[in-house]
Amino acid sequence: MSEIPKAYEPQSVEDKWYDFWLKQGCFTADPARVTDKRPAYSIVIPPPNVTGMLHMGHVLNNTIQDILSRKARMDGKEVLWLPGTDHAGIATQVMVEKQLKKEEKKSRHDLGREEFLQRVWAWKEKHGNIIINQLKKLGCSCDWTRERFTMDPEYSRCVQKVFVELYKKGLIYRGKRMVNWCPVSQTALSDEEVEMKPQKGFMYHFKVQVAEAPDTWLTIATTRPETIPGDTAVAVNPKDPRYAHLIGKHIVRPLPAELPREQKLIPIIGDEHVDFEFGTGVLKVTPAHDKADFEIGQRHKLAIVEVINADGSMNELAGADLKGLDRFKARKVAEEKLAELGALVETKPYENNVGFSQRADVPIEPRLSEQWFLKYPAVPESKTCVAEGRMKFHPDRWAKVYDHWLTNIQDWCISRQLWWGHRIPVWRKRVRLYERNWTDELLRWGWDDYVEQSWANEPEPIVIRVFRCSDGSEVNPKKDALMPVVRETEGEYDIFVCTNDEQKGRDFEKYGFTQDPDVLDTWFSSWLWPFATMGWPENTETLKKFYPTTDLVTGPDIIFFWVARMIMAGYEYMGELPFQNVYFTGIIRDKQGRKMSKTLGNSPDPLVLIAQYGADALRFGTMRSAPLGQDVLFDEKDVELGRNFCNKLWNACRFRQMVGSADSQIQGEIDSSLLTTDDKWILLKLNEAIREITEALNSYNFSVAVQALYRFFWNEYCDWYVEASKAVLGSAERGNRSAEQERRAANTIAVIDFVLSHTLRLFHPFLPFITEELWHGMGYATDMPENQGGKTIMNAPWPKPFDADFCEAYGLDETHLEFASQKYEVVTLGRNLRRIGNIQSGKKVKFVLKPSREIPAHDGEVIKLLLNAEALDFAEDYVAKKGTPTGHTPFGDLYLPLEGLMDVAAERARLTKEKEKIQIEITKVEQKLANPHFTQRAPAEVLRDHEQRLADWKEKLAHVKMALEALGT
RNA sequence: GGGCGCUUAGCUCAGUUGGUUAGAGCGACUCGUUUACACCGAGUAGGUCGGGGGUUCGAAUCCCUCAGCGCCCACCA
Repeated sequence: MSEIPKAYEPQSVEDKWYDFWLKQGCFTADPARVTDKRPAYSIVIPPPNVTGMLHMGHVLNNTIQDILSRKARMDGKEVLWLPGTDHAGIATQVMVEKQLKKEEKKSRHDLGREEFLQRVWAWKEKHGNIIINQLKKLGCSCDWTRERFTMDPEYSRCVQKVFVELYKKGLIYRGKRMVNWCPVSQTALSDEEVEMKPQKGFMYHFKVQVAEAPDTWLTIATTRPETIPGDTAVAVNPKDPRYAHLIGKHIVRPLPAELPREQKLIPIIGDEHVDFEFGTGVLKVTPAHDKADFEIGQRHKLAIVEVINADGSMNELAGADLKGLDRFKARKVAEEKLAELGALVETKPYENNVGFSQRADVPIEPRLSEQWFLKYPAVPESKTCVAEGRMKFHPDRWAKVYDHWLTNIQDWCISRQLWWGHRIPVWRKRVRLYERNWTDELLRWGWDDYVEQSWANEPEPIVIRVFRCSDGSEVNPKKDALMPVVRETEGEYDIFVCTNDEQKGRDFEKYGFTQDPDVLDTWFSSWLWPFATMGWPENTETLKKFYPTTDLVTGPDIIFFWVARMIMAGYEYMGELPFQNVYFTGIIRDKQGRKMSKTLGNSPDPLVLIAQYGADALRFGTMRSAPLGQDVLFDEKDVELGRNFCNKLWNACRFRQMVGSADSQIQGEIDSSLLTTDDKWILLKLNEAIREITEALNSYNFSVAVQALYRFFWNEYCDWYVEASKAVLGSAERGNRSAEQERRAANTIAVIDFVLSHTLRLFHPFLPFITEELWHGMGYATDMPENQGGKTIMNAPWPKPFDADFCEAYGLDETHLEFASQKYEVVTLGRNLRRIGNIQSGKKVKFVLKPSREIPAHDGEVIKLLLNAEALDFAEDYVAKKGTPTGHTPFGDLYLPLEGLMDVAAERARLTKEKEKIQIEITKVEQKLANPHFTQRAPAEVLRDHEQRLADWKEKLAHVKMALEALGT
């Protein structure tokens, strides 16, 4: 490291060390190495979408995981950070469909399922690695040998297995239900994928005639007049005196206009759900297109009339006027139609919450459709683990949010009408059966094998379910029956069989069964992530040693999607919690507090930032501004700060190389007899920093840790210690030092090496690249055993606070902190005097100190150097000329004698201001001490403090008064 | 409609169980190229801790209340 560049150049350094780490297998976790003395530490990455590009959210999230992983390695743990990607059903499919449309003007249906899926796989092969490589650029120390993808064959088998098991338990069922339908993606969504947004729209009031009482008209309020043709009742609250008497009568539905009156009669029903304060107190009921209305419909056995198609357009039942129109267009036309009919009473602007498809950003259409649902397994532990502290949330307020969701949990719609994903392992055949025993029927199909072997013998029975097609009801006598015996005389039935055995699936197809075309919700695979990535259901070594994982780092936006479900799956399948701690990051926003988005263009590309400032700088800047659990207002300035910081670190090491011996050998042991007060001070400060940073990391306060590092290194080490050390190092030209000076210089360098080698280790989790470069460049690696930092700083032990023996050996006790800070106080005062005297920073001047205590020669040298003074004279009986700038310090009075350069008026103003400040403080303390309530009730300690304070203030006041007098008139 | 969080210097935030003169970084301003670093150094200015009330010898800190901002949950047509 003889020719060290003046500024740190990250690019080549980063690639060099990342390659080194990979080649040396530094990130690879070995379960065999886990012992009592070497405990396991594990994290599974929240798998980014294969379609993904690294954004600032990833940077925040993965930097935290990397810090945790690297710190754990330095703590001597066997670390597994397990990476991978998520197939992200909708997002990926939509992306490939778009590309197909753009490049070949084809839809996925033009290609067919097989061909389309091949295209998606091809796309995945080509682009799926992008985000992985980006994570590598950031320095993530993931065990890439274990990289997983949620559609890997082994992973898919886990998903199928879980599905089949839940199916067997009866927790997965098929049902015709109201679901959240996205008309753009044309698939069902789970409740979690729906986002409520306030929408400006209109409230339409229209009137309808009561058929049995032609003079009576009811006014109905609605935001969706286009659904009127689907209305099959009008509901009022039975307790509502205005309308209760009309229950049982009918109204004439105005639309579709062309229908004869008798076909438009719908009943007035009474239902408690109707709020008579709201609107007009009369509710139109559209069971096919509204969740609440559907439930009313169920209660009153109303007909369900669908008027909207899957793509959001109106169908023929909506009437000639609306048919074929988009639902929003239809809304306007329906309004016009009502107006034409004279039914429209008024239209007024109205704002309400509308559910939006998170993915496609269009309003959800509540739609009745057949889907697969999961009733979550009842796992009591998942409810109690957080409340009872077995699993910790950071910050812990998320525990309440989690708990609330769990208590209001709804069944999960897990089927998606997509092609990209895990296909549902269920086959169906529609049959007509007459008085036939099911067993006979199946035997007739030649399924003897299954009947004889599989069905009769655990553990791989195939569950058969039979549903009546007319109403969808299940007709198995017992859910658990493997050999359902159903004797029905006629009707159509759907037989469902569920298996994760591919061979059996193919066999079913031979007998006319077809596999369900739908795929599973992506999250139905993600919720298995912590153990499916570790080889489950085999009881692998990895699983044995690394499950449950230690920490999970994720955004609070997926607490329900992912975290909560993983907890349930963890308990259900592993019988144990999936992770011990969950750290919820904040959301990254721009510096104005807006969410980052592509449309706003306020989302910086992390790779551009890395190219510009370096990965360490990006990590440092991000972590510095990310307090625990709060949103992060990102500002490129922070990355710049990170770069500056790396540069400071670089140059501090460069300084060490320049003052050290030419062969840049690291110095030997510290000789405690030669330690200066500055040496002791910085060692004590280092000790403080070690405590503080370790404590902050243990409590996940990353920004606190970074700020402590910043303060320690920049202020305490560079600004004070390094500058002070020049008094020893620069006392003579190098090579021209006396033997004594040489010994002292060598000892100072030994202290510098001690501090730097500790500092680099404290920085390593945050700044992996530059610390590795300097660790080797400074020669600290050669000093360590191979597996303790000799090979890489990654495995160097994390610094521990000094023990009592160490402190005693080096004479480190708190009194040195005070002495050195008093010395630095003299320096600060001296620098102030320079300003008062209008002395330019560069100019050498003479200072005089009237000492109030003995000041060792070394410390006098340091003060002189830090003041950039020509000389620092000690004079017990110094009498200053009038107008000499002066100030009082614990070391005595400091003077800056000069000739007529001082701005006397300015100095008088300064001193007067200070005097006033002191007097205010004295008054405050005196008043307090004069208050008998205070003196009687305050603890003795506090009382003593106040008395001491008063004495200190009075002394200061005396000195300021003297200084003012010395200024003359 | 419920629940949670936030409000401290121009900006972003610290401030432990109440107890010295409420801190830091950035920004602003002044001075400075003294061979580690101008991606730097030295220094200066800037706050009645959102408003009001209470508890206490003592409140940025605890309690009540009001206001503003943000997030989550909820079937008000």
